[in-house]
Amino acid sequence: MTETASRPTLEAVAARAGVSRATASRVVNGGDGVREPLVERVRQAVEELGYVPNQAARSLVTRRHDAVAVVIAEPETRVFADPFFALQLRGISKELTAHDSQLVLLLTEGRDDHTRVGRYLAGGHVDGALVFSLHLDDPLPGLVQRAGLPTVFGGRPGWSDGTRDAVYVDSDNRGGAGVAVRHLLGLGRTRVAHITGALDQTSAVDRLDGFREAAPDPDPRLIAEGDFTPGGGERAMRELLERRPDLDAVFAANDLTAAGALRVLRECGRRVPEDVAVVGFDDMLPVAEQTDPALTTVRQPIEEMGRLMARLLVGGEASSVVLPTTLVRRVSA
Amino acid sequence: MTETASRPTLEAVAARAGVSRATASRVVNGGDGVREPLVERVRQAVEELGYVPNQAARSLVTRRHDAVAVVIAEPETRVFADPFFALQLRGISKELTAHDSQLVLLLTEGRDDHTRVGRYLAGGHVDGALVFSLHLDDPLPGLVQRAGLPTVFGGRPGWSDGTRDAVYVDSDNRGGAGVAVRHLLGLGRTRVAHITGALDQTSAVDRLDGFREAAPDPDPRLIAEGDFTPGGGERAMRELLERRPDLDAVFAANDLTAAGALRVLRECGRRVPEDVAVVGFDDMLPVAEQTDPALTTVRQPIEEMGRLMARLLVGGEASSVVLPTTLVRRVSA
DNA sequence: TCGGGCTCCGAGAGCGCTCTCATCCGGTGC
DNA sequence: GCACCGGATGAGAGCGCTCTCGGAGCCCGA
Repeated sequence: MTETASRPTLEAVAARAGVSRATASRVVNGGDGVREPLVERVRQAVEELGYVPNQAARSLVTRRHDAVAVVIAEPETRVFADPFFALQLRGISKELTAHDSQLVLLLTEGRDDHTRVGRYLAGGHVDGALVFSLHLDDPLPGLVQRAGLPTVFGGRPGWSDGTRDAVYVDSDNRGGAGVAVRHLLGLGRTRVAHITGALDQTSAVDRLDGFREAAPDPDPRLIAEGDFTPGGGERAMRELLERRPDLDAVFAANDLTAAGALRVLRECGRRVPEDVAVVGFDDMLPVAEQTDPALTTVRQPIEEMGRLMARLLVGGEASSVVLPTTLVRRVSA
Repeated sequence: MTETASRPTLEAVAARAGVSRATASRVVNGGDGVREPLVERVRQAVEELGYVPNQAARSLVTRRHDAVAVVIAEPETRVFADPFFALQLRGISKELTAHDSQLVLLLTEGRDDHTRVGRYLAGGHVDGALVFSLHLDDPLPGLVQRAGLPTVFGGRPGWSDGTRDAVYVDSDNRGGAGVAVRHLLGLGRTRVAHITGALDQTSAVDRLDGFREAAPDPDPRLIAEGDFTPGGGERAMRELLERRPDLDAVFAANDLTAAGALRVLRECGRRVPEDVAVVGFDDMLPVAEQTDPALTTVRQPIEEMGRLMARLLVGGEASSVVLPTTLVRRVSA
């Protein structure tokens, strides 16, 4: 799988255009300070020979790579069950493309992969890293920071070693949760329950905090732990119905969880939204629009988050951003 | 976003170990032909200095990159609505990791992106390419082949210019469709309908062919065009019910389509599977297991396909592979 | 006419690595 | 004891590019 065809070099282009390698290089890199006739000759030579610069040689001297790593820690299969990352990737890709940067994807599973990723990042292949750190105790953030690369995190990283001043992009999980709860209160509900996400992730913790802050009834029996999956939503919903059969609203940590909850509610004969109002989180379209009834949910701008992460990284910004969320009203609440 | 910290070079390692650069290089690359005491000294120097080889310099001379491009043509948003690519990526990533290769992700949207991708591939950044060509008229396959890179396609590419002898990995769409239809026949159904996928994709065409081959009733009114989305499934299902209200089974081109169809069937008061049996395709777990009733479907080994693509590419194999599908029986048929 | 400042171009030195080749060494066979 | 051989090591030549720097040419004012 070695490259065979020997590509034309700058030298060849220069020769054909009758100029020096230096001039050819200048033209290839924008052509400033080269007079028009020469520019034209070089351009033509490039065209004729089908010259494409050798990136390795270029990187060797410029120490730039025009590439950033996207690190996705993915211990569970779950990650791919929702299109969350895919959407973020898309945003990232768009932004990087606009900056002529490439996207190197590093998926990790398990601890040994971490050292591999650490080595790669330290190896100077990329100009920066975008890291999705899913878990509170994840060693990845620390590892990456130690590699000394500019880094932007997707979602607030947990407070492990040295990530305190990390740059990250997150959505306003806490605020969004508050909006969801207040919306339910506005509908006259008073016994609002919450199904959490996987609590080893900051997003789940923040949403829980937001819920607690806004919830009218602090009864801990109104909170059940989920894991961001439909199955988890089902289990938690059953638990809640058993503990507090009088509940009249549920705020689920994400749309998939809400979908599970809806199924259980229907199964138990509770009408949505009449008996129990349900609000999700994410506004994952293929999910939220397809549930029965269609899901009222807190939208976070997922693709935009990806785009922003990339922009912060290549722009060399130094501050985190928390994007606002909005409530999308459908039928379920 | 330029890299600042100046990393130690091989030269430095050699100096510290008291050997020549050549010997240091030998040790770093496996240590063959170097006597034990020296190997040890070099290893230690590497350790102490935290030396990591500069990949750009290495590529410059070896002309290898230990990286492959994954090209995903994604004109529609749809692609990310199902976890199909995510799963394939996962398989690819695993295999590449095992071969110490990196994964460079190129997402394209629209025609201008194609030239960008073509340039990149021709630019000699990667050792090969894995290409997902979604559409029959896609210029991408031809473009890639012209770049002269070893390439493996995900899914049978359409017969455009020069892709006739392309290497690809696909699942047995035609055969799988046949199995689905025969399963329905085995249940005593005689008026089996089909909702196709987006017919500009070979997978949809092949499934349709398989259906036609096995279907008991060749009435064209039993075939409605979908687009692999739940919405498309709904539309097509309504169409079918109107045209042939007597239908007693539906084979949907994928699980998402089936999910849409199920919704319409329920809405129209048809019981599944009693009145109408439904079979999907993919065995996309979060979808197939969560439908009501749970979906009987044709499973294709998605992650395995990704893995295999990567293996064919790095292994330099020359032949395409079509993986078998299996029927997964649940409730809907 | 001449010097000074400009702009434009080319020569050449590296970036950090690999790999060929010459060198050197100890051991062997005669 | 000597030529020989083979394995271990080092010297050095690039890989293809960028970028500094000096020189060449030009236009201007004096």
